[in-house]
Amino acid sequence: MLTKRPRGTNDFLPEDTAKWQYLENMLRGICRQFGYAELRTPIFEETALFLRGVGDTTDIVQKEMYTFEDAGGRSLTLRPENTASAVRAYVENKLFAGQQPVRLFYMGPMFRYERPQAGRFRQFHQFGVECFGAASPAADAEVIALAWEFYRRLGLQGLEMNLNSVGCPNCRPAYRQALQDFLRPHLAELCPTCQERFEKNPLRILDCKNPQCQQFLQGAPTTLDALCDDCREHFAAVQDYLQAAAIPYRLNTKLVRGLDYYTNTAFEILLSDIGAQSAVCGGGRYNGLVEELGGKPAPGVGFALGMERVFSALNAQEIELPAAPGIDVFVAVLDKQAQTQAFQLACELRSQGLAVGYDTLERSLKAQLKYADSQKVAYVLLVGGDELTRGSVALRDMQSSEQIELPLPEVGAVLTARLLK
RNA sequence: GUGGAUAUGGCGAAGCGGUUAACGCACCGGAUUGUGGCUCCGGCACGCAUGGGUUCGAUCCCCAUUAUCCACCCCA
Repeated sequence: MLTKRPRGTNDFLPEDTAKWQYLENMLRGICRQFGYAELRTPIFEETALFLRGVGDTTDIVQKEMYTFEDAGGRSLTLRPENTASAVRAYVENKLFAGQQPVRLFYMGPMFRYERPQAGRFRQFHQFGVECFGAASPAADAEVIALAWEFYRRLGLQGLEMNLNSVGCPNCRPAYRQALQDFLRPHLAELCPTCQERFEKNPLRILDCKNPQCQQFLQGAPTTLDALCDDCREHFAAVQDYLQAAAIPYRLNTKLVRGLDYYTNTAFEILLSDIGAQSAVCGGGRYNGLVEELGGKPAPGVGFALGMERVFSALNAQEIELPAAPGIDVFVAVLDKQAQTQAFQLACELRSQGLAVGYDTLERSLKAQLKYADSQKVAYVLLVGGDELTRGSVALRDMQSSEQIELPLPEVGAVLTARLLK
């Protein structure tokens, strides 16, 4: 069907885009305050980047990627997330050679082939930040604080910050072993996916939703129990920072980012009232990722949040965003002979900085005024008739219905002065 | 990939196996040939997602397809 958009995609119409721009501007402002600058990467990348950067055991790679071959025979993939691209850009553009840390943010469309439902689309939009080159817990706290500040400004209620630490290559092997040992007696009783995870990625079993699996996890060792001294210290410091910033959180030992290059801090912000897809933000530290993607080892930490889910949340909590400003003045044409001069006046006023409406349908004066009224315009200029032969136009105040005659050369100045009030 | 629900004009929403498919909103035009918001009048469905079938006859019954919504999986 030619008039049907692809499944799982959305058209954002003017009334929507006004709200998007408002949020985007808010995010840009926060980023500026935190010292984060925008990074723009391609919408598609070499498929191999995501295989490595996202991880080939993830659902994203296994079943959700939009992969295609271009005319040159390259395998490309529409980005399912932006962290891998950011790391690639950091390495490729040698940002590691400059001043560290490198603080970046991005926003834009991501693509995942999934069945759409509330809060989930095939093309969706993420805002995210990545901080490269800083291993300190202050960097973890900084990105978390940035995300939190956004939700705070929006006035959203009931957000739940979940926090965990998944350790590092020093302490994780022992934990992994301990978890496997703990679960091994029940291996046959775990759900099929968890049985697969058992060898490849046992940490992922922790956040399995299957009640059966959860039952066998009762009393299982946690990553927090197994942290090495460095990781323990790091995690304690992150929490100190969060407390200092008055950011509430709860420890969730089941929260994992299952891949090897994720280290230390993992966090997720949940909101229950936006449907089953309740995660509005997720992130963490990935000290192994830069190296995994072929760069010199460098620490990194970041998060991504889903814009559509933010809108769902605003909607659920009936939080209204300010409407986009309309036009300042509407230029109405009284008679055909005045059309050209009216058009000229509209253009002149625009060049003076005013937002000017003008009828391009050659409708009756009545219809023009009706339209101006529907647009909630404060002033209408009536061009034509006797006034125009005298070199002036009528300025109508739509609120009070008062009308005055103004010489053409004075129109801009008078309007500007009135609109400033 | 699996399951459930739904599918009538721009939007919301009635409707019945059988003459012209309610109504509301929006939109367009008009109501002393230069003026809006209220009121009044008028206009506005290639015909009820698409394709089959049942029937003398279907928008209303059946099947398939597609789409949308929701849920599972998973994630933003």
